[in-house]
Amino acid sequence: MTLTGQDPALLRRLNAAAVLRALHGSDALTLTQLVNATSISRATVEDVIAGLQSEGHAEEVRPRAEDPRPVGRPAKRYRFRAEAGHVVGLDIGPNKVLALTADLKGRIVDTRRSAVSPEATPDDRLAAARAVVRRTLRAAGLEPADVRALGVATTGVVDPAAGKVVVSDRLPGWAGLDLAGALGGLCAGPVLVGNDTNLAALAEHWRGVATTADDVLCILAGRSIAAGLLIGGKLHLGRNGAAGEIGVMSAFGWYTALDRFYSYGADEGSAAEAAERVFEAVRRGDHEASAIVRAFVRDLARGVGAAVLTMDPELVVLGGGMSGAGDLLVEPLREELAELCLFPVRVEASTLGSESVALGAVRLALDHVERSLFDV
Amino acid sequence: MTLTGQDPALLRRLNAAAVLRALHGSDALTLTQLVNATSISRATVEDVIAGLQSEGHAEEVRPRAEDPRPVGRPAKRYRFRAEAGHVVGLDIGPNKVLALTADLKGRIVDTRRSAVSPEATPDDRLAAARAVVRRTLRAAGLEPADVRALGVATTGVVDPAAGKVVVSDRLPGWAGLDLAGALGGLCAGPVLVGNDTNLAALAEHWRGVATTADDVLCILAGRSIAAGLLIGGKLHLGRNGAAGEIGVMSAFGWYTALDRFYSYGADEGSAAEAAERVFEAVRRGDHEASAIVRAFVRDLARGVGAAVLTMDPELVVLGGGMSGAGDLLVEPLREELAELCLFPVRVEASTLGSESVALGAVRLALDHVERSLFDV
DNA sequence: ATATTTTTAGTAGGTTCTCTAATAATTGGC
DNA sequence: GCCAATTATTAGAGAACCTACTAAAAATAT
Repeated sequence: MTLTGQDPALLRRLNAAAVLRALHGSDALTLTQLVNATSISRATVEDVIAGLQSEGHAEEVRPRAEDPRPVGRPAKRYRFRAEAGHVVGLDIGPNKVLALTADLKGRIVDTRRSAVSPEATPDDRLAAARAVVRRTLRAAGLEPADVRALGVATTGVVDPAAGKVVVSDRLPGWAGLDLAGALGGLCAGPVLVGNDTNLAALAEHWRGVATTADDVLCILAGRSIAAGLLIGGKLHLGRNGAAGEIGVMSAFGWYTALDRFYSYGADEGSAAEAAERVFEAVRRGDHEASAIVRAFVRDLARGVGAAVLTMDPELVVLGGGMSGAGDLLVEPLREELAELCLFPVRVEASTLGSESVALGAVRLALDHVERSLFDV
Repeated sequence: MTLTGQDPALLRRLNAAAVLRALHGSDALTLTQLVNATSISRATVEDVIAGLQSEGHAEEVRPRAEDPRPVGRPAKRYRFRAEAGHVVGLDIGPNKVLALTADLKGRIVDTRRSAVSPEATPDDRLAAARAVVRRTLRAAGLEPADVRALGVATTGVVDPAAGKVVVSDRLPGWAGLDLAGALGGLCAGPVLVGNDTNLAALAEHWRGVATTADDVLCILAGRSIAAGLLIGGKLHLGRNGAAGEIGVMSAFGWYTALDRFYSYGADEGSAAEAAERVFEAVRRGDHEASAIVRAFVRDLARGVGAAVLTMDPELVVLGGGMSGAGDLLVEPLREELAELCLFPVRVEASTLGSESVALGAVRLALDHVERSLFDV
């Protein structure tokens, strides 16, 4: 029944959450600043703060001597104790395993990376993942008990409720894997599993180019092409967790779109490498390379256009291996989409780089922790 | 700052809303039933009910003599006063104007319809709309002041915040029209404008085949083809209010897909009529007609498939003029989609008929009213 | 050095709302 | 006519909020 005020203590929980949110959103605040920010009375804020202090969520900070002191009795200042807990974001990719440790304010305190062969067995890959998590905790000086949640990103379709991989065509033997179970003992908090494309979208909304947009289509173009959807600022997963898997649609020929890049120069290396060779050539003014890019963008736009028409997003973010090309892809894509759709749509290239997926995993973990801190 | 309990009275508002919700969701409830439903203490529920009664939102009902009486002191029964307010849902279509009047429980108390020529000027169409609203109010015995909100559905892209029509290729001179302004004086409450396809989706979720699903793609196939999206049970409009306008994509050839029906028999009448002739023939076992339907469904599935891959809905509802065909379209569409997409998706034909859009407009109006009744 | 001004800290009192617990009322069945 | 069951009604205690007041601490003016 949604929310029923059965208990006057509900007010206190509500107010404590509001005060904590205000503290969380800022560096350090005086009591009067908190009163203004929350529009709760001073007496109550005072009381709430005392409770938050004893719980370890807030802390009084002494004003530094170098700060300019205003007239009047000096105000006590309080800050959110971001070090009261940590989260780990883990990206299990085909070629690497990457773990980020962050405090409750989302500050990344450690980054660990470890190379994995694309042909590695699930057991080997999981072992590498576990090792990199243990190493980042050690480096950050943390115990497993300090970690409130572990966010995990992986390719393929996942079931977040079960913490399992449902479909995976990239990693051998990965489908059906119980990721949450396999990584369960590493940290005290729950293991939250997400799809890499979706989590990249989350990262873009958090610290990428999509901070101001709430309806975002986030394309991850690499070897395969998929999209993560943010609707109302929140991830939209879909019935099967397969929302945004537009690359599947053979009618668009996306699977072959990338092959165009191989037609330029040497037919070797990863798709990203082949693509980078072509972009390099375009920057040199090579006409053949330009034609290849144009043709690729036209293919891309047909699929992205269908998704754009479906959800009419505020912003399309181009991420993954292709995002390095920047305006070389963004500009023509924007034009093609304007042709296909009713309204022009903003298109931007991601600037987060190779850590975007792991960053999204951190955000996933933080979302969980913040819900418990700030809700009800 | 979301919700801060600045005042013990917040609890009362919260509890009053919870009690009213419980009352709204049922026919009549005793105090003890309310206590169980809301898990609020009896003393409080009693107090809350007294308040609701004096506001006119709740009413005590005497138990009817024919009801079997249990042992013990007879319980007082209360009910939601649905007649405390009404809403009107208005569908302004190319050929007709349809108005439904409903009470606060969504019970339709009157239906008025009026034919309009597809070539009518905006002024004529608006005059017909106003007339039909006035007539339904008179028939329901209501004053404009009794109407808490007026929901309006129309073709084309609309801006709900401004209450204006942005794009309309069906109704001459309709684009740019300030609908909310033009219909402002008719009722006391606000005028809420929505796209017909979207509102049909809302209706399906309310009283159609989509009551159990929260992520729904609702196709409205008539002369043009568009879809309404429900995400998390709520309408997704998109940045420009154009979400679901997949019919625009010329690559799919949807604009011509309907022409197939004209190729069978006489080349006359509306698309819906031509289609009905073909379906009739299919039911008689005509092979040529079956082939036409199959080809049509294949075109349809390409476009719907793109939308399904994008949002991965729980259910696809086939509505509009084509929904009468029922399984003749649904069954093959389901099969085609299963081929194109990663996961099979539920497909159902709408059963709401020609009033679905107006019903959605009622729902839009009720959503507004219920927010004010049940929230905070 | 002292008084003034400014700003914040801390305290007290009253109100609202909640819950629990005990008592009173009303009905059907024996 | 009494008993059991169920609900209505009343009373009292606790938690949390707000406003208003007094006390304290620092910078600044005299």
